[in-house]
Amino acid sequence: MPPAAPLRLATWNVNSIRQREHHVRRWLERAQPDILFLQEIKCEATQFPADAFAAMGYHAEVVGQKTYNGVAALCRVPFTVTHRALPGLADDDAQARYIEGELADGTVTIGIYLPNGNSGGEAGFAYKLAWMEALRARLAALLAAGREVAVLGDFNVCPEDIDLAAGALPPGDALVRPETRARFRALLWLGLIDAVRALYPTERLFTFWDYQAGAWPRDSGLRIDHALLSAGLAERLAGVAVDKDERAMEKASDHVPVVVELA
DNA sequence: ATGTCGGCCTTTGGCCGA
Repeated sequence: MPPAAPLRLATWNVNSIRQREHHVRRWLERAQPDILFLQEIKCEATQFPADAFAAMGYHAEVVGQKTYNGVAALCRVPFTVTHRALPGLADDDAQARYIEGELADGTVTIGIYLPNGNSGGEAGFAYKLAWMEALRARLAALLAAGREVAVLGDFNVCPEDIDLAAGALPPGDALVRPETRARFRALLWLGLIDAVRALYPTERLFTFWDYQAGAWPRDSGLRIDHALLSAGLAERLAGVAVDKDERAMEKASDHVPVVVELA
């Protein structure tokens, strides 16, 4: 087989695309990803500023929803959407949290906005866990079929204690509960590689700083935005970036972009 | 516990979710 073409994949929870359009445009110019997955676009597809991105050479695939959630993919390489909801949830997911597609070489590329799990009491937390189990089943099926898979997005999981600043979350928060972390590990046990941790095994790298309580100036952050790669893609992993500078911008999102570079 | 955001309706302030 000829060597695969280089590929740069990224994820960014923008906390409203209508508030962050200019941030995203500026960042695309600078970072030049092939695909950028967005989360919390907080609008329906008709309100998504697709034309502004098309003018830059990025095609938009949008899974929109009014008010909350919403995901999208901005692509400058062919990306054929195959799923607009996570297969296998007990009921079809009414929330816009999932987009799956294929690249020209058959690589499966998925963008997710995993439920936070802190609202709605125990039912809200149960929804998070069910979502994680359905994701595990979906990825297991793809891997069993021999597919190479990249999953990027806001996982709303701090995998280990190193992934949050002391006191950044109350004990028992859904992002660090043992049940949550166990289900994240279950994704890794499928053979998926946490790309950031693979290249920076011991560094404190945060991707989110709350707007509240001076979290950013105090560097009281979390690592909750992740890129998981199947083994064949991990073999090509040439670099990762967590673009912390974006958090210092005027009217910044509370999350920053995470980028993986495949050779 | 929360000093902040964003979106929406109950609409010029309050609510939810994060």
